[in-house]
Amino acid sequence: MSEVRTRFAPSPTGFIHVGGIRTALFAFLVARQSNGKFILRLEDTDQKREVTGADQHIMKSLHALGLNYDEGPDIGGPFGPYRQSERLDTYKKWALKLVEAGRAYADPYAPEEIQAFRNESIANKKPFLYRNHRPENSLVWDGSKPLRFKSQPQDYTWHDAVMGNSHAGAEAIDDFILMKSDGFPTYNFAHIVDDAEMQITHVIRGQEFISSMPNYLNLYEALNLEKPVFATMPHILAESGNKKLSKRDGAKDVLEYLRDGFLVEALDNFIASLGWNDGTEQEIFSMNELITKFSLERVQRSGARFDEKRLIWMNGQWVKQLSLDDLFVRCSDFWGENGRESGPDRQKEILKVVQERLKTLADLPALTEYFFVRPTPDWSMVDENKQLKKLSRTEQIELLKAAETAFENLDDEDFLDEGKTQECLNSLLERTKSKPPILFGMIRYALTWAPFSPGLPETMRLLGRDETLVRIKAAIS
RNA sequence: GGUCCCGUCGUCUAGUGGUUAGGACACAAGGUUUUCAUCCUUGCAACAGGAGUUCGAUUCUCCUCGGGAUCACCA
Repeated sequence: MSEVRTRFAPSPTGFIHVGGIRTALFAFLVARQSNGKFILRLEDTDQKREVTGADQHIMKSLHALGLNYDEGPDIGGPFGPYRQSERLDTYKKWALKLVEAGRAYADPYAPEEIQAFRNESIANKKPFLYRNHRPENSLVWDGSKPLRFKSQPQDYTWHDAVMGNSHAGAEAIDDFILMKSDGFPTYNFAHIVDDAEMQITHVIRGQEFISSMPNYLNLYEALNLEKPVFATMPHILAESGNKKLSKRDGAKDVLEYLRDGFLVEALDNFIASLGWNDGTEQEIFSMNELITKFSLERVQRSGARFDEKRLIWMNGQWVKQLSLDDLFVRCSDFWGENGRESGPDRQKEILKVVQERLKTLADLPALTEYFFVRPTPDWSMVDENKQLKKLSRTEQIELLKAAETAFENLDDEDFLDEGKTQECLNSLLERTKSKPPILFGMIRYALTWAPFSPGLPETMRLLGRDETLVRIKAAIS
């Protein structure tokens, strides 16, 4: 058995969204799990649609998600070049083979003429097939006209690693264009030639190509090429509606999720879980687990909806698993403007107490800025709290005054001892005859004015005696 | 319209010719952490519909319905 070789073959027409990344991820997993090779090939045969810089962006995205390829446009490899626009001679060579074998011919019609044929078919409610209009005497193909495949229509049954067995009738087969009049090949032709030349063993791609399979099979045979394993991925659906996820419908650049504070691990885990599971109840998979456990056969046949809430949950799971040092490194770009300035020791100290509360790294400023800068009181938070809203403002202030008195009896040293502050809070609870959610909730707001924060003793230790008292006083006045 | 694909809780999904149809997210209610978040427990909630095969269908077959993809000198 030869080495497994899979490829990801995007066209550089923009960024990659999660749908594209999932295809790449699965191809990557298939290669890695059998020590094979994962290849990046850029399908830039449509000059009109090409977007400058998109190739770099694609490569950056793959690396950012840990999907490092073994061969590609920037790193080369034994079967290069890996950019289709640089392989025109290859396509021409294969095209001429087909011409010589009588399996390709120049298309003599102008686009308008073909459109007229098509309109006629539509008017007669018949499917349009170019092959019904094959010219009788063929021109010599000089490259100025499109080159068409001379198909041999027949029924096909084929196996797809994900979809199982599929079947299509001869009417699905037509004389499609191999070479465009601009000298570039079409996707339909180029990908088959390249996959063969690059010795690709598994073609893993999106559902949009499935209806062309009969044509591809017909071409494989005309070219006398061995067929690879085919695997068709179902679509990922947008958050709302039933449309497939697309850039038009607001699909995000995958790099944007990284910028939004999602971890690579969580993103890969989540994307893999969209349409795949290992049959157990495991939800969290590391990349290594994905590599060993993934199988095309267990990929779902139906589309999966992108649910960001689930991604957020998964990210929180991953954040909690990180070591403090690792978390610290990953947070470097996410500190708020005051947190950024403080030193690594202080940052780590604070990270330690907020780690389990972080859902995404982007939550970091909201969760930590109050440690670095005095927050502005926002009484609406108190008024919206279901426990505290029952008290009058005067009663709320009374609680803070009691806390102020109690804290003043502690010294700087006591504040560093969470046991001491805890004790102080306990006796305060008795003295005020207040319930914990009320009293501690009130103090928490006065100290942080944040939606969530660590435990009071921890917060007070990090803030110190003076700052704690200043904030209580500020809330009272 | 032709061709092809798909159809289990709101969402991601497990599963089987006989199950109380399981898990996770979300949501709700309790509990722990004397607050919030985390965590734990519980609850809510699904086999698209109709025939057929069968002692028995969510599972197998057919039809219907629903959703999707594709019908380019785009990929």
